[in-house]
Amino acid sequence: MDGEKISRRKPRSDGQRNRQHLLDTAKAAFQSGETDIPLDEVARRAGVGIGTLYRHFANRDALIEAVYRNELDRLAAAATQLAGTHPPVEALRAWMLLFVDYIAAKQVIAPALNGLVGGTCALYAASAEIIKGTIDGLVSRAVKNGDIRPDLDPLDFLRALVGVSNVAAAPGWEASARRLVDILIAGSQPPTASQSRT
Amino acid sequence: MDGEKISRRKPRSDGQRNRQHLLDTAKAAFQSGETDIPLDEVARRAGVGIGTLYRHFANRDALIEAVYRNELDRLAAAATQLAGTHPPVEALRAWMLLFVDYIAAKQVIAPALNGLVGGTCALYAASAEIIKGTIDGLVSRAVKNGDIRPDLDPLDFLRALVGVSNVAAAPGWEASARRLVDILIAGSQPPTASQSRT
DNA sequence: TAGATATGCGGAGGATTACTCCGCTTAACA
DNA sequence: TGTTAAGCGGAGTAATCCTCCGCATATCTA
Repeated sequence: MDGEKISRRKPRSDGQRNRQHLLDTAKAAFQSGETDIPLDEVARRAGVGIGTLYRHFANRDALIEAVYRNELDRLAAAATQLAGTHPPVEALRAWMLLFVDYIAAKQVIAPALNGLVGGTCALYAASAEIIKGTIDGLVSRAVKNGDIRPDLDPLDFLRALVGVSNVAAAPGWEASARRLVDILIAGSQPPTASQSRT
Repeated sequence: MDGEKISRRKPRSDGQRNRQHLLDTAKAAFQSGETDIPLDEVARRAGVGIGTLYRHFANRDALIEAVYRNELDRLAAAATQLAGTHPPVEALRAWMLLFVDYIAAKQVIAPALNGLVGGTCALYAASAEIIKGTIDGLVSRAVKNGDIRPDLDPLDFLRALVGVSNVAAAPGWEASARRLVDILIAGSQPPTASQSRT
């Protein structure tokens, strides 16, 4: 059923180059706040025709997704690296802070994550499992180590981070985001010495 | 400079009625997920012409804002009431949970709050101060009572709630939101018996 | 009640944007 | 170097936002 078209030829070099130009142009535009830039304009800035844009990306959403996919994958890769070099709860904390830094540098991620955790729209569906698996691995390792209460859904952390990233435009947001990371970790510790609610 | 036009006549009854019809129609559409419904369609469903819609609401954003304004104001009113009947930290907690319930019932609020805390777009600016004042009052009362660390920005809580509300579409989001409220409160307590992070 | 008039209604239509289609160009292969 | 198909470009179509202006009617005055 899954008719995979096997191409005998190597993909054309100019095609790949144009595709990359389009991605770079769109990413730059989104980062600078031009989120609803006309696609004609994206094509023009990338130095290609509008037809070429639509050849590579079926519609606006497909282009946006392609831009965000790459960023999310890099974030997931960082988590794997952190998990190998830090104790569990530190890895979790470090990744969440990295998350914040990442958003600080490139505010492109927020909508992607929103769609990711929301899960309703088919957009970003491909990366969803990767990121979910990432946070799941970090949290479950911290739980096994006794640093985090076991009754928490790892997705809770992701949801909180998504929230932070969604308000990235506010002036003092970055400090706020760092505080929230610590609050989340502090509030998720098992009730050893302190008294938890109820 | 602020040339306020003083109208001698009472506003026409049909005008007010049509405006309300438009608001109700738009609200219903947004709640049912038709967020990018054409405005022509909104006007049609409301039984008025497109010109009438634009007479009452300058553009799409103005219509959306008008829909959300009312919801936010009601939320702020609830906080005032809670503050008068509950001890500080309980009032904060109750309001945050009410927030969650409110979103559960009507998922209309999320984008409004996003714009509110983000602050960049002029949208929702009018309600921003109201909600900010609301959370500020709740948190500062809890701080004075010694339930919450004093080094937290009240907006942090708002930002976290906005995050929760932005992912309201996911299946298990409601339980997650409640857990997050408790995590936030637990993580915000002053370090009395337990040891806080650095 | 009837006339005057400003407030409000309605929808045609201009401008903008998303997306399609198809003939031409050019990189990959023999 | 010739063949071939992958890829390019932009004119054109459809959908949507928003404006404009003549017509209708609710409110006010007498």
